[in-house]
Amino acid sequence: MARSELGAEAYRRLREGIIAGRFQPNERLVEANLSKMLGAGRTAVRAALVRLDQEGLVTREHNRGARVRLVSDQEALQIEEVRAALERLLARQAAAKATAGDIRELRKVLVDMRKRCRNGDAIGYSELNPKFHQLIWAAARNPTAGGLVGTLKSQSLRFQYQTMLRPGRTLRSLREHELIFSAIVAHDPEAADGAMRDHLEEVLETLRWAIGHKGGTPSWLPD
Amino acid sequence: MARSELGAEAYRRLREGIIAGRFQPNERLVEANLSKMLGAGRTAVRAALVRLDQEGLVTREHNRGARVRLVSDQEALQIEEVRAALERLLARQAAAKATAGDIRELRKVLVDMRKRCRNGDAIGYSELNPKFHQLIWAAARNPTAGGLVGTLKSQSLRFQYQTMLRPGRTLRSLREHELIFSAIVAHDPEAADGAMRDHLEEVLETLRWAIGHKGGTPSWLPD
DNA sequence: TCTGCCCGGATTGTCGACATTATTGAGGAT
DNA sequence: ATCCTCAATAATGTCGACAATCCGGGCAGA
Repeated sequence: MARSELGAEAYRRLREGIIAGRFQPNERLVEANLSKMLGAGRTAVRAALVRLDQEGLVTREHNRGARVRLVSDQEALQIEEVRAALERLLARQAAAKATAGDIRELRKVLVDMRKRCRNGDAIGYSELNPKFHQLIWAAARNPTAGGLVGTLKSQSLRFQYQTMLRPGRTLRSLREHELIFSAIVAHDPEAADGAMRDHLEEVLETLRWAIGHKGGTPSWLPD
Repeated sequence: MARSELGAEAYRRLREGIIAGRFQPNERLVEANLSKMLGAGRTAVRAALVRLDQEGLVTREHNRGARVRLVSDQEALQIEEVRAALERLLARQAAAKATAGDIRELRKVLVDMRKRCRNGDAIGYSELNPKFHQLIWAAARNPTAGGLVGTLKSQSLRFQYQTMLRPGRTLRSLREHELIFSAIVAHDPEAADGAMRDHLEEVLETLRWAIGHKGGTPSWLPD
């Protein structure tokens, strides 16, 4: 029966709703409302909120309920810095452990990226971007680091929705991805580390700039 | 009344019990038992278990309850690798942002470490070790990364209890700590990064060796 | 003896109700 | 008009009970 996964279902739906932006940042998440909305008991909703709190997607204050976590600019920068450090590690390990299958998958995504970049399809390109990185995480075979970057990414996903593609940036991004790919193919961990560092340093620099001159919404680049 | 923090209290006590090793790895954590043991209702225990699951201290299977998570050698290695990457980032940021007060605190711990090292008090030295690192985390002013290394450390703490001080290693460890400290004092992020890398690479190498020749309990060095 | 089925105990998943606590707004005193 | 008190309201924290599920032992049949 569906009851066997009611709690997990509530968690998934709530999480998805938050990430998709269906709840405003700092919006109160009243357990009774969510209970009716999700069709699950208050206990299940509560458990979901606890999990999401540990994940950093909501904040809970004692006797004051839960709200959608609002990540400040500073926090967003910290998150990206951590994510960069972890992705460097993952790139390094991917270069060391990647199998022929991993490389084949990566190549497939990369040729798609090339195609869309050539066609000027910046949106399609940025949609392919996470796929590429996820393949690297998979190739690294380090679930610990992989899970962490996953949660970090979900925390900062709200920002990515206001992504702005700077003209010409997408071509450079493609070059950077190709460098990372080359290093992994060559099984050269050091080179993969460096390439990923350069790639993400670009993003970080832009984000730092956007925060410094914080003019309204911090719009930044895709990885 | 104490009831206002009963859930948090249950969580803390349970967590502390697991970290301290009062529960065997892979031991079943029956909610009813813990409920009586901790004097809290089953709901609170449940919430605590959910949090600990997200933290990686226990594993929960649907309809099969919770157990103390057993971290395999491989996972322990992965955890340490991730921790190393994060500590490098924190050392770098600490070097960039450390205040005079931060440095004073660090120096205080370091002179204590020198003293105990000179007296051959290896145990006292290894007790001071976490303090040193925690001060670096504080100086970096990056709660995101700081929290993560905290949870990672708690996951691998079980191993640290079986810590073995290799003779002569403690002196070298002291040297490495002094290098890190120097870099932070000089506000040289690059040097701090490198010093922390060298410091933790030592630990990682030893751990890899211990796992490769896994003779019984993997005993390894303190950071 | 071995295999497969079934049943009973044990444990988790879920729910609604009650106690506790924060918040809000009205009303009165200065 | 401003501030304080305090009661009404809304939401959370907590609990015990019931249903669903899993695990192990016993039993029939080959």
